[in-house]
Amino acid sequence: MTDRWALAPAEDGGVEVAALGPDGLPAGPVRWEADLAAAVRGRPEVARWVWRSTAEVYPRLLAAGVRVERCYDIEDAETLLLGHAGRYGEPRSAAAALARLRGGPVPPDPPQRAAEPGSQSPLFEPQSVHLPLTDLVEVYADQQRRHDTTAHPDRMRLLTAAESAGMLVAAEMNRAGLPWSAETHRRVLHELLGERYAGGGEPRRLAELADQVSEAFGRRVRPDLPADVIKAFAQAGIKVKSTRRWEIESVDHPAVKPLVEYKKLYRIWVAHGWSWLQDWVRDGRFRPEFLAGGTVTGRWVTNGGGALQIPKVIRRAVVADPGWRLVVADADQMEPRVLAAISRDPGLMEVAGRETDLYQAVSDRAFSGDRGQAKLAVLGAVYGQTSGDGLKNLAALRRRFPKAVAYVDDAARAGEEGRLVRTWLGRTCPPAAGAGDAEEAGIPQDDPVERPVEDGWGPGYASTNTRARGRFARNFVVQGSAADWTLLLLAALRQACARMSAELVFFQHDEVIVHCPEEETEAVVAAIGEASELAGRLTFGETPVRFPFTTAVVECYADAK
DNA sequence: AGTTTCGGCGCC
DNA sequence: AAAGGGCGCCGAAACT
Repeated sequence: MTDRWALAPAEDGGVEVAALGPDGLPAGPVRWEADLAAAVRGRPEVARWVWRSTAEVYPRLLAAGVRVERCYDIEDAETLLLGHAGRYGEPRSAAAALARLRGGPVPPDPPQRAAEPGSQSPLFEPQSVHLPLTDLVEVYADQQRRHDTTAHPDRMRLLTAAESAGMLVAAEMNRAGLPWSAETHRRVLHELLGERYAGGGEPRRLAELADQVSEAFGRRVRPDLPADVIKAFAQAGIKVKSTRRWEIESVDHPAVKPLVEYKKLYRIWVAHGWSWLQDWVRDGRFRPEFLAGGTVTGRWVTNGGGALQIPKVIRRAVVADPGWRLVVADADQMEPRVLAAISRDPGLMEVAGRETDLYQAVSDRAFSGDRGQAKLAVLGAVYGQTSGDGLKNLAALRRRFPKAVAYVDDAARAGEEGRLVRTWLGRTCPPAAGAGDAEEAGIPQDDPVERPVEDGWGPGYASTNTRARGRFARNFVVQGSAADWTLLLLAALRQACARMSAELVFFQHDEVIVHCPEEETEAVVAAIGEASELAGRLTFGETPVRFPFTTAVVECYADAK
């Protein structure tokens, strides 16, 4: 057996490697070699590298020009397996897993570092959690057995493999960076904000708008200070609770227009302005750090530069290299299609089995052709909307697609009752009570005192936070299963790109960008379709549900929509 | 002075 | 009466 090998960087700068047998333990001697990259490059026959942490190892390999086909990230798998067992808050390092296995004291996880501009930070400090290879594979072999004890072992194995693949994608995207024209960015900033003044103060346009706000109030008001703005409105006889745009816009006062404009531009200035450009763009690329599986739902996060929140106007600066193109691919109505696949609702599967607009088809069946109402209803069901037209629309949706609505209702009830909720592949939502990580991860906790409530769901005893947990769980099964599917999609697309010059440069929940030579765009578009088909089949098994993409071949990201 | 939380808003 | 999920980022405010 030479298909699986384990690898462990040694403290002396070398690396330990060993072929693994069927039981996950070394099938032969553990060898020490001086050069990590050479050890991997010299073994092209290895189908999967087993290592502690992709973030520790793979950037070093990529820096040496070495790519791997597949890997297995032990600490990521530990996180998923602990979660599946309902032990969400326990330390997830390989050292902790080994200690649990051997019954020793379990070390806490090392703290994570915040991202700094221009530097890439591994998830764990590598040196503080080093394990020799023989210890590491002991954890690995145990994890293989633990997969078998899960509700769906095949799915769980697919999940850990898929997320490891996601980590390879993330590391490669971090290395590639997103093509970025600093010159275009500066031009956009100048058009929106006007000239910069010496000393780093507000640019001209913001200063003008601040003056207009002050003039409207009849005194000096700083529009970037909510407390100041609220006070100024109060003095004008208008009570506002906050300075949120939707609240301010309902007020009739001459300060509103310049204030709203100020806030919009201020946001661009502080979050994506000249200092952002200075911090995050080097050599024509924006280099955030993508982190696969950074959230409990499995969605990715980024560290640095707000890469998942690039404002539409700033996307003008994302420009392909000369002779190259951006293939921008957006999954159409991903969440309702995923709901169809996981709930097996016959009506919704039928609708999601076509590649045409899903919301239109839903509205034809349940909302007399009103697409907007249909979309609100579907999203309301997924997000747990409880007010306004949501309840009325939800009733119509429930009549026509009962299994789909029941699926998210069941998840919500499980969440409220503190039971575990899982995605299709087995990623598990932290329970509300007892898990130290749950609160830290943003899961609403129990209120000290539960109080009775009456609402559209009938009378009952449920705290605000209990309800919030229900909504969280409701959304979790859909958003998380969608994340399961996108991992398989990315893995397939990555392999296709590797057969060309194409590079994956951006991923945002349901949207990918591939940067490739002009002559490869057709092949990339085809590869996206094939990857989607494969991901759907691998993730959900035999299902009529289709996952179509809208693709655009452009030189500039802003032209994609 | 340094660190954490808040308010607001960007994206999906 | 209010009642939508997930994130990151910034400066200011609030804390130690």
